Amino acid sequence: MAKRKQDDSKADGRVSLKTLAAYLNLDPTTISVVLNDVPGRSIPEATRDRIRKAALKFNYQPSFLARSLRNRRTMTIGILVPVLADGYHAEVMTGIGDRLLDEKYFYFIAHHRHRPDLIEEYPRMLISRGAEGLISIDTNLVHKLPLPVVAIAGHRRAAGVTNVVLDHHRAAELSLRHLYDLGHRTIAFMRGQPYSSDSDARWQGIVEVAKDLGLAIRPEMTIQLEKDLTSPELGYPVLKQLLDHQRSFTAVVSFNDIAAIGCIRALHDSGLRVPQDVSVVGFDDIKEAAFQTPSLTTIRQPLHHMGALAVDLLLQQLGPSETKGPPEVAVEPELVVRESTGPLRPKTTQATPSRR
Amino acid sequence: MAKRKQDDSKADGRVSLKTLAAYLNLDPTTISVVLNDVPGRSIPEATRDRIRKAALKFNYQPSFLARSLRNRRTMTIGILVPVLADGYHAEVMTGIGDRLLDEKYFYFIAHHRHRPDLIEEYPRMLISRGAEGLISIDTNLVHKLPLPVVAIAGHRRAAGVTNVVLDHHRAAELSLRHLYDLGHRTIAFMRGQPYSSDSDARWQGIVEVAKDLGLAIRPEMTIQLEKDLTSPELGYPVLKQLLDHQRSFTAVVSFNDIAAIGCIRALHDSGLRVPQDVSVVGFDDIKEAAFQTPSLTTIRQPLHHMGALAVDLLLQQLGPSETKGPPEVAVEPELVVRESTGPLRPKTTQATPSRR
DNA sequence: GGTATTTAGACAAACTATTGTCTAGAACGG
DNA sequence: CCGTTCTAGACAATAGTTTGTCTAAATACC
Repeated sequence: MAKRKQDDSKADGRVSLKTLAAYLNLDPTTISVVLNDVPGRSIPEATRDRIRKAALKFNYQPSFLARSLRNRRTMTIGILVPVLADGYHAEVMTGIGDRLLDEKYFYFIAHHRHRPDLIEEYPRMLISRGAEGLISIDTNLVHKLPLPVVAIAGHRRAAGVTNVVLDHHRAAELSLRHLYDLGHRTIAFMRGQPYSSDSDARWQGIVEVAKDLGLAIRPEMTIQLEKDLTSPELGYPVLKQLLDHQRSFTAVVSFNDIAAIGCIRALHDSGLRVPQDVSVVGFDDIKEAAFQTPSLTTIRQPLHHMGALAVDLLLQQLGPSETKGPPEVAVEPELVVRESTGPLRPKTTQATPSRR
Repeated sequence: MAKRKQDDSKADGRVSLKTLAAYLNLDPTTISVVLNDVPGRSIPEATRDRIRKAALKFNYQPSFLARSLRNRRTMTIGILVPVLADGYHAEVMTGIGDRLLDEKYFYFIAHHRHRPDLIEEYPRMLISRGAEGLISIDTNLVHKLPLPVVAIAGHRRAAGVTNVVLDHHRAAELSLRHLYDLGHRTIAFMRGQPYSSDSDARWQGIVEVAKDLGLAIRPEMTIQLEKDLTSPELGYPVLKQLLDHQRSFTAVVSFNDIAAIGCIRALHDSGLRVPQDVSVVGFDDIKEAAFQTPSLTTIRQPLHHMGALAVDLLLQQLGPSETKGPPEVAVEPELVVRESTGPLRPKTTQATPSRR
């Protein structure tokens, strides 16, 4: 008969507009209007003060859910990534996170481990969770999505998707020119896994530049990565296997740093010295690269910057202006010369006296 | 005069219960009831079918926001972490993410970079974003929070906080006993940064076990880390400096793997061989540990497991049962022997012939 | 003093989904 | 045939906020 839940069970802590309204003998509207500084409303300063004091006193926090529901803004974006524990991804995510938190956005992360069903499912879930936009890292989205998407290291051109990519031609130029200038002519190449979205572009760059420099890409000296690993184990066995058949190359262009570390270990275990016998160039410049023995010569990707850039490109499309993003934005690689590359030394004759 | 927005601008894609209701000539209630299989409602199978068909046809997805607002369940938890790009944290986060996504939860990550204002601010923001619980990694929360918290590698006992910690006494036992058995008696120790929440417990374990084994902890051979680095640069200069004054130790117990890598480099640069001259023990067993030259002997923390365990402990408290979590759960470390440790060799006399 | 204008807010609707209560009509029993 | 029970769903309220409209009272103007 009598209404239950009068105000006994109201002790759950949270203060809502209604709570405040009852306390102040005002309408919730008025309070909302004051706290949000809505222009064009005539509320005298005295009342405004009273409201602000009360809000402070009760530590009123508007409900994000209710507000988002009403305003259709969640200040949330979704991030799609293959794995979390990987130097490359983590560095990009740091760039994303830094910028996003600065802009008062929060983000959901979903990692799919290259499982097609999850790549299909997670974007939908992120959207239904209220993500206003998506950033995908090293992930090719399958469907067109009804919201802005920025893809880092994605290469599939799609309507509504902005790709943040490295200038892979330039990257190849930097690494091959470096080896070329050191005198290397017989080079082993490594091609990334088919599912890694950067693999093709990176390979394309190498093919083009090799041609320009007159360097041969020999199938029998080309390694095709297949395994889904984020440890140096990625590069170790494949190079070991290559060394069983081929020893005439004087340099290795690795797909990435983590594989390069494995390569160096493989060379070492096969009795070859880096860089005296074989030079190795990595790719990415992950944190570990500088602290290997020998430290790694590599092509640096501005990973942190790429993350921040992706955020900028995305937020631009979320504002009231409804700007469309460009289909592609390229960032520039940088050659970092360390210890794993050195000048070619005549192999057959050991006559040349050592410089040192 | 006439109502605007009749149904012209309704072309925004999203179908709501209301949309469906209008289409089916039913009340939104009925649809909700059917789609959620609410028991005790009499809706004939024919109608149910009609509803389910329509929902499928229009690809109806209930609004998470509205649902969460009503149900007071957001299926979201917040994660507080110092940095993203760090092997230790990333591995723990993978464990958390794996389990959380399995359980249909999503998570916000906020990284605070040890800034006290952010450590203060982010938990509040996460809560106001609807997080039902928090997991903090290597972060000591300042205030008591009005929701369940699980802290990984946090050590401050607090009401409502469950700590997932390593058994640091056991860890110290494993590493010191290992060195002891190899014959080492003069050991340099490294103590973690004051703000790192594991530092004290880890040190305490070492102090206790050293005493049990009769090993001295000499202040002049103790390094205190201060810098906030996640690269081997953390361990390099400090050990270099120690080597300038002290060379009598035969082993180093590093605070973590990343510093250990720096230590090995410092030893190497000072003309000392690892492990022939000095043995080095790391801590954590991050991915890189196995691929150093020499590979690292270390104390493995079950990082992935700790993340998953934290999720279990948290979700347990979120169910309808309202169980309180235990104040502390300990996990067991494991000794991983690799190449960076070896038996003590007499130093002063080089008489002993090399085994190889 | 009477009308026009401004002030200070209230009120209702909307965002979307869920829960509890209620009713019109059909079916049933005696 | 009349009263009871059951069926199939509608209706209202709720979660917490924001936006648009409206009104009673106060002030201003002539």
